[in-house]
Formats: sequence, structure tokens, C-alpha cells
Amino acid sequence: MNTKEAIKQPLKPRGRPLAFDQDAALDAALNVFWTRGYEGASMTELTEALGINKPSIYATFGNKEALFRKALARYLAGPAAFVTEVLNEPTAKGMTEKFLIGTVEFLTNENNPRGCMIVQGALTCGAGAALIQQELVGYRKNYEDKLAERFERAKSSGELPENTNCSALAKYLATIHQGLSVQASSGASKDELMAVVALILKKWPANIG
Amino acid sequence: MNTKEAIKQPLKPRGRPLAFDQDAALDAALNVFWTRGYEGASMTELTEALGINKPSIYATFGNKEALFRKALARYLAGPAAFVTEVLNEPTAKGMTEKFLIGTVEFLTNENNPRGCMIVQGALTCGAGAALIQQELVGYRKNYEDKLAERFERAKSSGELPENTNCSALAKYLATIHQGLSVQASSGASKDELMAVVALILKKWPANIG
DNA sequence: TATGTTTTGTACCGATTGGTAAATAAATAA
DNA sequence: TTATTTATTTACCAATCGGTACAAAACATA
Repeated sequence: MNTKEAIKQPLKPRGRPLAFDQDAALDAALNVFWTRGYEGASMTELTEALGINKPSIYATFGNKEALFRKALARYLAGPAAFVTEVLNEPTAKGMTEKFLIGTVEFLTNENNPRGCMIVQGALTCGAGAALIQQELVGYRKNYEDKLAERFERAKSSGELPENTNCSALAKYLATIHQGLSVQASSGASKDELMAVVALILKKWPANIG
Repeated sequence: MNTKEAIKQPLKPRGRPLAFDQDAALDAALNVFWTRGYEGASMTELTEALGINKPSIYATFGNKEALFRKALARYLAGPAAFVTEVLNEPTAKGMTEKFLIGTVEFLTNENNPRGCMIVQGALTCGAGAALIQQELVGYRKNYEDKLAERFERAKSSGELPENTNCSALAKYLATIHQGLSVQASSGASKDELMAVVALILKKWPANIG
């Protein structure tokens, strides 16, 4: 028995092998949810997009909610990863710039559906999607909190003045981000949104405090 | 025959009279669409909210799309009327202040559902709601254009400098408005959103041009 | 009272929703 | 080969979707 092989494949799966790539299927599901929102994406459309039948989806990913959550995790770890990465920028000003410019590039990337999935996945919905709706609200709040924490650190380090209202500043950035998402899904171009961001950054951080 | 009576009621309706108030019914429909969005509002929920049966809805207002459009018209003429009224403010600066402060008061009014119906009525949806989705995009663009025109007038009158990018400034305001709508529907309080607006207005219009 | 007109309530329509039972197919293990 | 395990396909489920047929009810006119 080869040790290397034993490590890479400690035990071969017993039954019939999966006939599709799980990551590719999740990408396809993400694309549908991203475009349609949670409720707007029907299992029929998802089935066609994934290229597999419904029982395979349910056996592999669980029900529609579970599939949405797994697609959402892939969204956060993949195309939307820049949002958490910018938190590590050395300065709050640099973070703000990278965040806003990165947001516009992300929202108008022609390889992606338009808009941010966290924002538009379930803004309004029927009663059956209330749980997903609340979860997305939580994701938005969570990121806003991280922005506020970053501004607090900048205040401690002296980059921002002592009287800075960090939570208001974070909510301001989140508001811009969410508005840009609506704009992008309404057809706004990269140049148009970059012009908006330029207006915002021109006087930043002068409008703090 | 009394002339006054003839003018007020030129001819009495022939058949069985309507058993409900059309405006009150439209208000109830507006409330459901405003909360749920176009697709999230089911005819069953609408029926229960209006207090009348489905055949009465269809006979009076038409199908779901027609009902939505009539509720939307009532929304624009009623709770959202301030948005067009602020365009008549004597100065662009005054308009901007009234627009942003009015937006926050509107979005956090406890008598209303949270969020702007034009923004959230059909941001993402299934294929069947594509027409309503596009119409709402049109309403957003239309208002943004009116903001841009107002800024152009302010440029002509000398209130704004000659190098002002009016369309970018209008898109900036629209972006803020749409972001505030998402924030309000996520549970942000009036005080929190007023703090955001205060940040924006503090340096306005310094970030022009 | 009889007739015509309109709205009402009930009961239903086909299509689609998310989700699944059951048989078959493809792999490994004995 | 035979048994076991897992995945696939087909066909279907109850519930809900938007929308409507039909008859009873409530009015004005004659």
C-alpha cells in the first residue's frame, strides 16, 4: 500500500460516484440566487442551471434554504472576499478608498450579476422567506460593526480625531455600499459609479466628527 | 329635478353598489406591496388585507400588475409626495437638505412599512416580474434625472460652480437615498440615519466638482 | 312586481411552488 | 458472481400561485 496514496485517498467512497462537480454546481446556484434573489430563484431554474436533477440537489446540499446558505458562503469566500480583506488595510483612509473603489469594480464586473447578494438576496419577501431575510440583515449589520471597529482602532491610533462618531461613519459607508448596489442593479455604469465614489472620497475624511 | 343634485350625481349607478371603499382598499394593497414587494405579496394576503374577495379585486382594479401600479400611484401621490415637492425648493442646497432629512423621516415613520417601495418593490425577482422590475428602475432613473436638472438650474443661477458634475451629484444623492432605504428596512433607527445624513450635509456642497 | 344591471361569495381552474418515493444504474467489497 | 452502498432518473406529491365561472344578492328602472 502506497502511503502517499493512502493520505490523499484514505478510503475510496463505497457507492456510485457523484456525476457532477459540487463546487461548479454551487457556483451555478450562486449565480441564480445572486440574480433572482432567494424567492425569485425557483428550484426548477436552479435545477436547470446546475445541470443535475432535483433529488441530487436535495441529497447533496439539503433543501432550498440550505442551498442558498452554501451558495452564500461561497459568495463571501469568493467574489465578495475583498469586503473583509480591506479591513486589514494599514489605515482607515486606505481601507475606505479600497472599500469604495473595490465595491464599484465588484458591482460592475461583467462576469458577475449586478448588485450585492447580501443586500438584494431578500430585501422584501413573502412570509416564508422571513428567516433568510433576517439572516441577510445580520450579515449587513455584522459587516457594519467590523467597519466601526476598524474606525475605533483608527481613533485609538490617532489617525481619526477623538470626537469621531465611528458607528455613524460605519453606517455612512454601509449606506453608500448598499446604495451603490441598488444603482448597479439598475444599470449604472462603472464610470458613473466611480464618479460618485470620487465625490465621496474627495472630502474624506473631512466630513468626520 | 334639482340641478345641484343632477351635477353631483348625474346618474345613479344601475346595479348593486360597491360594498367597500376603493381608496381604503388601495391603501391596504399599498401596505402589503410596500412590505412584501411585488412578488412577495400573494393575492391571498392581498385579499385578506383588503377585506374583500378576489373577484371584487379583479373587477375593480384588474390583475395583480394593475393593482400594484395603482397602489404605486397612490404611494407616489401620498406618502412619497415629498420627493417631488422638494424639487421646488428655492436653492439646491435647501432641496438637498429637505430631501435627505425628509427621506429619513419618511423611512422611519412608524406609520409606514420600512423602506422605499420604488427601491425595494422588485429589486430581484423571478422572470414573471421582470416588467414591474424594469418599471421601478425607470421610476428611479426618472427621479435621478429630475435631481440632475435641478442642479443644472442651480449651476445656471450661479448657486453651484460651473465645473459641477450635476449628473454625478444627482446619482450621489440617489445612491444615498437608496442606501438609506436598505438601512431603514434593516432596522436602523431615525437617530442613526439622521447622524448619517448629518455627516453628508456637514460638508455639502463642498464635495461638488 | 318584474326586469335589467352590477357586485358579491363560493367554489373552482391549470400552472407552478418546494420537496420526495421508488426503481434503476454504477461503483466497491466479499 | 453476489451483495452492499450510493447516485441517478422518472414520476409524482400536497400546497400555493394568479386568475375566473357561476349563481345568488342588491340595487335602479319600468
